[in-house]
Amino acid sequence: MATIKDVAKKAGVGIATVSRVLNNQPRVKESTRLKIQAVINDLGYTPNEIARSMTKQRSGIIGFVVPYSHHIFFASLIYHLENALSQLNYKLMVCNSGSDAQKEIELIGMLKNQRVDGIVFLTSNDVEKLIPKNYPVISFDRRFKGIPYVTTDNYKGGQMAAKTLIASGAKKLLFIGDDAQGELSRITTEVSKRRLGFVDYLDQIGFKDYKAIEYPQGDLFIPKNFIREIVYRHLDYDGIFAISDELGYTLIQLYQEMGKKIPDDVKIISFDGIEGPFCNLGGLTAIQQPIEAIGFHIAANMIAMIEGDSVENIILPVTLRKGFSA
Amino acid sequence: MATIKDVAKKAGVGIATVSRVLNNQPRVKESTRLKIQAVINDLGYTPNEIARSMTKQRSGIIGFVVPYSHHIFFASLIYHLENALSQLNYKLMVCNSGSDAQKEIELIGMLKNQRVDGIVFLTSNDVEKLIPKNYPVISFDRRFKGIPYVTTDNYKGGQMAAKTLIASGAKKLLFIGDDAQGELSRITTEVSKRRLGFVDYLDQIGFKDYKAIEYPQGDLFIPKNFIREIVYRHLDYDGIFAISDELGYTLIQLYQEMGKKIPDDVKIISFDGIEGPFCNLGGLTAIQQPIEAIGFHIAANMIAMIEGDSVENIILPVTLRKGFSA
DNA sequence: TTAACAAATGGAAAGGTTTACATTTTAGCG
DNA sequence: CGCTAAAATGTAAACCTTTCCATTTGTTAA
Repeated sequence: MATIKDVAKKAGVGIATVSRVLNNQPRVKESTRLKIQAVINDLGYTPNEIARSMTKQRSGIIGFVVPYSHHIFFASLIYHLENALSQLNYKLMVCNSGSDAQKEIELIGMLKNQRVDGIVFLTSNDVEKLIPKNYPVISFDRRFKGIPYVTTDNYKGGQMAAKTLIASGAKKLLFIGDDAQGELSRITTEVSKRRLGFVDYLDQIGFKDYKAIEYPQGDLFIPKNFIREIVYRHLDYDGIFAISDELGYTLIQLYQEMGKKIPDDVKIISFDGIEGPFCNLGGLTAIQQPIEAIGFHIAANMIAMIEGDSVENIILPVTLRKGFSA
Repeated sequence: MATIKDVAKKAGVGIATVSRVLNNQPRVKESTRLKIQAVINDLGYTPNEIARSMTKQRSGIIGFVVPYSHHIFFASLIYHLENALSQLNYKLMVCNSGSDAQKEIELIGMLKNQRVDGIVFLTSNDVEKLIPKNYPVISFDRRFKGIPYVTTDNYKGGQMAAKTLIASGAKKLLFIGDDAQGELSRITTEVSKRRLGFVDYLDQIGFKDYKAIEYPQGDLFIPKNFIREIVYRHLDYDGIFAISDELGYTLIQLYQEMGKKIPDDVKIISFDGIEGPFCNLGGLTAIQQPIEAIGFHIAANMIAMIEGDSVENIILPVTLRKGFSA
């Protein structure tokens, strides 16, 4: 491929002048500019971004470590993050950790070697030790000390879920969520606040007849038989708060299999409220996370950090998406 | 950050020797190796992949241009592709085109500038002109002249769909798919072969009572009102072949709203058969694409091309996933 | 002991940019 | 017309590796 040297030689100018033209800098005579541009077109020259990264000490790439990129929530987040970054001329490198601690560590190392300008992560490990001081990093869904985060108001969402179920007439409430394991169990994750908000709200208003149960979380996928078991054991409950859309849809299916009518017999509300191709098919009632906004704010804060600005943590509001199920 | 020079200086050796240690090359005395490794740990040195890319003329990155990365099929494909690439020490850069012709062109240009080692695309434009000769490129779901592709046997899938609906007792068959527009309408895309296979099979066996209709395809999302309209106009049809899982689920929902029983009143079969968190909730009967294998073969062929080997086009088999709906 | 050869190591160029600084050209003005 | 300042342009270093080639060190056998 043609290099800037080839262009300079063919145009009969120095490489600095070509560089100025490429970067739209002033201090180039109009006639020279035109001549150089002509040669550029002629040669089909395009600048080598790797060499640019080399001198600029910037790659223009943001790394994103995620457990499973095809999990519908993450897929949606990745899409919106990529869109937001793309508009700011940044690129996204997506990495799947499979929730594997070792892989997470390797990925962070790989991204550092790759000299990505920043890393967004969503990890089950304490990765903060791996991050050099002052490296632009944003955490989502979990708060590390000293690392800026962007998240949603999971606690408030839990409260809203309780309120909504009661308003729609449920008398006996059940929270079903996944159980944090391993290192995660030591700390309060954002996701676990969904349960806290739910429970706290009910306690506050003196609502006694509720229960919160958790199923073992291996990966992000729903262990359907486990859920079925839970459902059968709680047939008298008529208001269910599912920790995610996936679980919500699974529940709907299970209850329908049993001939229960939703929302007449059982009211169901879930968390995430993802829109898009698949996910609003059932029109589930849900506490909705503003995914597009999350992506936007992660991108904006990340760029700000790269530019050396200090950033605030962001907690985005959730909203109630009214569907048929509660 | 520390550089190889810092390591060399501190270890009292030349940079070439450090480089040999880094790359596990022979010709280094064991004692020197140990000394250098100690300094590397000491300094927390990690090699700069950008500089490596510079000399190696290889970035180790594969670009993937996709219409919408959160479309469930693509999300799944991205996941498996990333996994496959990751095992081969390659990284993935995902780019959304939003099916926008202009954006597609820009993205291909961007990826070329980024000097990605190869590009996978799934585009609605004739992008082959943009690709330099001998640039490693793989097309998915569409066959360009001179560009290797990896795809599934959509035609066969269409035939299987017809066969399956008939076997399950349907008497009046309907294909519903999206209508290729713009540049795409000129050519035969892989997806459009689903209809061809369906229709050809029915013609071959002399089955007369069928119809194939298409709805306008703006983006990848389902225009639900349009589909509802179609359903109301074809209430006498009892066997539906939906071009995608999304459409399949939408149909199930619409029929259920109308009180029709599936599969007693209407049999439905869809294409894709995606597994995972969301997508097998309904247990839809579907012609299933082997997404993991697709990801694997794209990765394998891509690497082969990068290494200079010639590759064969690949058409992967589809299978019938038996669900409740047909 | 030393020649001959193998092993270990270092120096320097190359990869393609950007940019600080130096130099040349141009323009304006007396 | 010549001087000065401004504009335009060019040179070379720097970014961090890898790798070719040259050099040094070590080993073995005569």
